[in-house]
Order: sequence, then structure tokens, then C-alpha cells
Amino acid sequence: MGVKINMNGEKRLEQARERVIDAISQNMHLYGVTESVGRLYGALYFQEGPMTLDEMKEELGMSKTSMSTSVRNLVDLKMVDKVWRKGVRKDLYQAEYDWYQTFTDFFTIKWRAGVSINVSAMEKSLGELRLLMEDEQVDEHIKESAQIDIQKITAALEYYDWLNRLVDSFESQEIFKLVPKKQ
Amino acid sequence: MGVKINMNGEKRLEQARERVIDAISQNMHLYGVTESVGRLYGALYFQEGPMTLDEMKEELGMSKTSMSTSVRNLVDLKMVDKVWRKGVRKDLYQAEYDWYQTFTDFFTIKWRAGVSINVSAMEKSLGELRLLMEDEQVDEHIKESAQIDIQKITAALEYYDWLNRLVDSFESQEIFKLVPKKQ
DNA sequence: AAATATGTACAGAAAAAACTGTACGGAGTG
DNA sequence: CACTCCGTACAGTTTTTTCTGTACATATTT
Repeated sequence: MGVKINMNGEKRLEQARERVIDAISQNMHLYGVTESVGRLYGALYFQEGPMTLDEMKEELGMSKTSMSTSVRNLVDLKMVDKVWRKGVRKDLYQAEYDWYQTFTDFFTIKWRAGVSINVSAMEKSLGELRLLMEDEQVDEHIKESAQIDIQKITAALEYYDWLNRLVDSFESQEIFKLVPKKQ
Repeated sequence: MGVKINMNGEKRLEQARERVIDAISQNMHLYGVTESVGRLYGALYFQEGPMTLDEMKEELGMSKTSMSTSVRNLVDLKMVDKVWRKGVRKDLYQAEYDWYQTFTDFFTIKWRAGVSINVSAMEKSLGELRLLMEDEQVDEHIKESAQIDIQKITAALEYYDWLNRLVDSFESQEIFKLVPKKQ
């Protein structure tokens, strides 16, 4: 019995998909998303039509609990939508196919969160440092350091303002004026 | 003995810094950088002048080995530079203060890496799928699936081309035309 | 050349994160 | 209402990552 020269078409299709799914999940991993979650997104991306938790579990060979938390993760990132089908009782999930949108949502969510954490901390500290500057009991060379810190924080706040405006340009799609979708 | 009403200026300064450092490291954590590495960056950011590994170790209360790997991490991300001072034998490291630049470098590094992983995987799979389409021995309904995959991958490649051009606009500073540094 | 500093590779320990199975609440069905 | 089905909270296990201490290679000083 000779070796089968022409691999079965189904297997070839499967392999081609698998390679891309691996790359996608590796890529998402760079952005702080678990590899499993990335693979799940990949599976949903190539799936024709939405999937149930049980199908995901089957497809990835993982527990249903994991599928539940992973898919919730993806929904939070707006990379996957919960969809509804008449007569289907189970929850159905479908990949978001528009990667421009996905990109925008992903970074909007991440960056806005980051900005908000930092800005509030910095404003609070900035207030304290200004008070310190006005306090006559505080040592002069401490004030010098505080003054330097104030400048650093002020510069950082300017940067965060910029980042916020950058996110705005993503959300408003203005970014596509500068960098259009098709070359 | 009453409670000390006016906290010592040094301590107040320290606290104001600490809060900001925490926020910075939390923020960096969102981008997949360890919290320790984030704190190290924060320490370097507020430090006046560059630091040695031993000073970092002292400041963060961690092992020198950790400082060595963490700071290398930051250097790779171009968030910290190794600097040289006449007469100083130890390696000196200094935070990059320009956050616009830091942002640009960070995402350029990450995104270019991601794009490259994905594009090569997708091109390879695309080639295989096209071969599969031309193969007469392959079942018709497999071909239908392959055709759909080809479309999905093609769309994804277009997106990656866009992402590459977006990174270009960061590197060339053109992004600042659309979203200027100061409002 | 010997002695002293300095940074990092590496292996093992500690900590954190991911994953699973069970249990349970709530929604839908008969 | 009883029964079934579905998704997820939670505790415990497994896996991965981070951190440390020792050992060593390289560079500098004596």
C-alpha cells in the first residue's frame, strides 16, 4: 500500500486554517490576550455561522467553563457578538469580521482604561505636590524635587490628552482620512 | 504626644510619586508588561539622572538578576536607554522621557511583529487554498469552504496592509498632523 | 598576573494565571 | 409545579511565569 499522495481535501483545508488560527492567536497574545482566547477567536472567525459553547468546547477540546469565560472575554473586547436565532435556546456567538472595527474597539477599550487610571492618579498627585510647594514648613530642596515632578507629571498629562484625542480619531473614523483603508 | 499633623515633606513627595508609579505600572500591565517592569520604569522616570542596577535593586527591593532582566526588557522596548558617564564603571540606565516617542516605538515594535507573523502565515495558507481550488480531485463542497476562507484571508491581508501603513504614519510622525501634540 | 567588580545564564523556588469539575441558580418546557 | 437544560461561580489543580541565589565569564584595577 503506497503513501497517499494527494492529501484529502478536508485535511488540507483544515491545515491551512490551523496555520492562520495559530498566527492570529500568537498575534493576539502580543496584545495581552491569552493564547486560548486567541484560538477561540480564530475558530469563530473561520466557522461559518455562530457557535454554541458546546460546539466551542468540542472544537477546542476544552472545558465548557473555559469556553464561557473565554468567550465573555472576547465579547468584552467586542471581538465577538452574542447573536440570537429563532428557536435556538443556547447562546450563540459570532466573530466580528471587520478587523478595522475590531482594532478600533480593542484599542479604544484598552487605551481609555489606561488613560483614565493614569490621569486620575496624576491629577491627585499634582494637587498634593502643589500644596506642598506652598507649604512654608517644607524644606527647600524637597520643593526643588517636587517642582521637577510637577513638570514631569504635567508633560505626562499632555501626552494622555493626546492619546485621548488619538482614540477619538479612531472612534470617529477620521483616522481613515490619514491612513485610508485601501491603498 | 499628639499626632503629627504636617507630614514630613519628603514623605509627602514620596507618596505622590508612588501613586503615579503605581498607575504607570498598572497601565503598562494592560499592554502586557509585567508590573515589576512597570514599577521599574516608574522609578527611573522619577529618578533624577540615570540609575545603576544596584540602585534599582535597592529602590525596588528586588534581586539584581531581576533588575538586569527587567531593564533589558525596557531597553528592548526603547523605554529606557543605556547611558554612559565618564568615570562610572557600572552600567547606567535612564528613562526615555518623551512618551510620544515611547508610544510610537512600543506599538511599532509590537504591531510590526504581529503583522509579519500573520501575513506570512496567511500568504502560505492562501497559496495552499488556491492550489486546492484547482485540484480536480477535491470535493466540491470542500472547495466552497475553501473559497470562503480565501475571501476571509484576503480581507485580513488588506487589514494588515492598512495596519502597516498606520505604523508608517507613526514612525514618520505624520500622525501628529491628524492629531497634533498640543490641543 | 592576581585580585576585585560587574552583569547575566541557569536551575530551582515562589507566585500568578489558566484550566477543570462540581454545584447551583435561573430560564424554558411539559 | 416538576423536570430538563444551560451558563457560570467557585474551589482546587495544573501549568506558566516571575523571581531569586549561585556560579561564572568578562572587564577593570592593583
